Amino acid sequence: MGNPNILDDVFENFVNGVKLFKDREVLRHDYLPDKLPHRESQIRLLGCAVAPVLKDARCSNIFIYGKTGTGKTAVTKYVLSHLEAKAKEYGASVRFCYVNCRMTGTEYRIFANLSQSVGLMIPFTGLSVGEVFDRFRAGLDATKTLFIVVLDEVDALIKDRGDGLLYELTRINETLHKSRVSLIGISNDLRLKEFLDPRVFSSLSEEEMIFRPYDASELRNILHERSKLSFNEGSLSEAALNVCSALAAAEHGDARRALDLLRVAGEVAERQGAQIVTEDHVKEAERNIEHNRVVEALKNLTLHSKLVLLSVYHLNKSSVTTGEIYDVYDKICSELGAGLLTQRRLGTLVNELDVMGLLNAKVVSMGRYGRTKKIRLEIPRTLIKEVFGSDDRIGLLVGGTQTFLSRNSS
DNA sequence: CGTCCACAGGAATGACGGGCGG
DNA sequence: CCGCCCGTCATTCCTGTGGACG
Repeated sequence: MGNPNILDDVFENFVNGVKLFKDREVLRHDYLPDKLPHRESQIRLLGCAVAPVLKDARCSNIFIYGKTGTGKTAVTKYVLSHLEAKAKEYGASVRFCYVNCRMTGTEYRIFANLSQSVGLMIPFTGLSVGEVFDRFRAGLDATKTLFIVVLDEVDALIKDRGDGLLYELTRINETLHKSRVSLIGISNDLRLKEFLDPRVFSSLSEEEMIFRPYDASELRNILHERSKLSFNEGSLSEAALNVCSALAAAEHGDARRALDLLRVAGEVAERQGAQIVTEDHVKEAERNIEHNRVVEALKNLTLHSKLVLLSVYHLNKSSVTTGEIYDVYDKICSELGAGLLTQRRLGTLVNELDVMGLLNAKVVSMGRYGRTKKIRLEIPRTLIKEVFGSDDRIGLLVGGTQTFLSRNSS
C-alpha cells in the first residue's frame, strides 16, 4: 500500500483547483464549430457548387487543395451538413459519404465504406475489389439518390495505390440509371495533378478550390473564438494566445497545430495548478507535443524498424550509410536470435523512418566509392534510451537480453 | 571521358493470417 | 469445410545512376 496522501493531493487539486477549461473538446481538431472565421468565401463557393443537388441535379466534381490545418475538411463538413439539413427541408434525395483515404487505407475499404453508407453490409475482407464496386453501384442505383462522395486526403491514396479508384468513380455515372454521383476530392498536396491520369484529373476538377494558409492574425482570431468556448474567462493570457498563433503561423499556418498547442498548454498549466495559461505554458506544450509524437512513434515501430534505429544509434556517428547499418543490424539480429531481413528490405524501412522524421536519409553519390544513402538520427539519442531501455541497458542489449525482446512484444 | 562502386528502388512473386460465400 | 480473395510483409531479381578515380 502506498501513501494515500500522494493521490489525495492529485485528486484534490483536480476537483478543487482552479478550473481553466470550460470544455476542452472544443479544442480538438475534429470538433466542428458553428462558425468558421476567415473561410466565409470558401464556404459560399463550395455552397454554390453543391447547391444544384437541392433541385435534383448532379453537382460538379470538386477538387479542394490546401495544406494541413487550412480548414478544408471543416469547411466541407460544414457545408455538407447544412446541405443535408436543407435537402430534408426540400425533400431532395441527397446523401453524402465522407471517407478519409489515409485512414481507410485501401480501395477495398473505401468501396466498403461507400457501400455501407448506401445501406449495404460489406464484409471487411473476402470479396474482390471489383465485386464490392459492383455491389456498391447496384446498391446505389436502387436507391435513386444524388450521392456526394468526399475523399479526404486523397493524395495519400493516389501516391501508393494509383488512381484506379478515382477512375472508376469518375466513370460510374455512365452506368447508373437512377442515381448520380458527385465527387469532392480533398488533397494536402498541391501538386497532385502530376500523379493523376489527365483524363481523371480533368473530370475530377470540374471545379477547383484552393485554401490558403491562415496568417498569424487569422489564427489568432480562430483561437480567440474557440477559447471563448473552451476556457473559463480570465484563464488564458493574451500572450499565450499570441504565441500559439505565431508558432502555428510559422509552420505553414496550420490551425490544427495552433489548437493543439492551445489545448496542451492549458493542460500543462492545469497540471501545474496555475491560475492562468501563460506564454511559458505554450512553449512547454510545444516541447511536449514533439516529445510525445516521437515517443509514440518509437513505441509503435515493428521489431525490425526498432533494430534499424538501434543500429544507427550504435554506430554513433553523425552520418552513416546503408551498408554500415546493415552490418550492425546483422550483428544485432544474430545476437538476439531474430530473423534477418534483406538489405533491400532494410532500405525501405529506412525510408519509412525517414518519412516519420525519426531518421534523415539522403541519397548521395561518393563517386568512385559508390552511391548510397547518408543517414542521420533525427531525434535526440537520449530519447532512444528512454524508450528502448534505460542507460547502459542498451549496451547490453546487443549482447541479447531478455528485457529487450519482452519490451518489444507489447 | 569512360569505368565502376555501392547502393537505390521498381517489378514480380510468395507466404501468411483473416474472412467470406457456397 | 473448401476455394478464393484480401492486405501485409518480405524476398528475389533486376536495371539505373552520380560522380571520383584512373
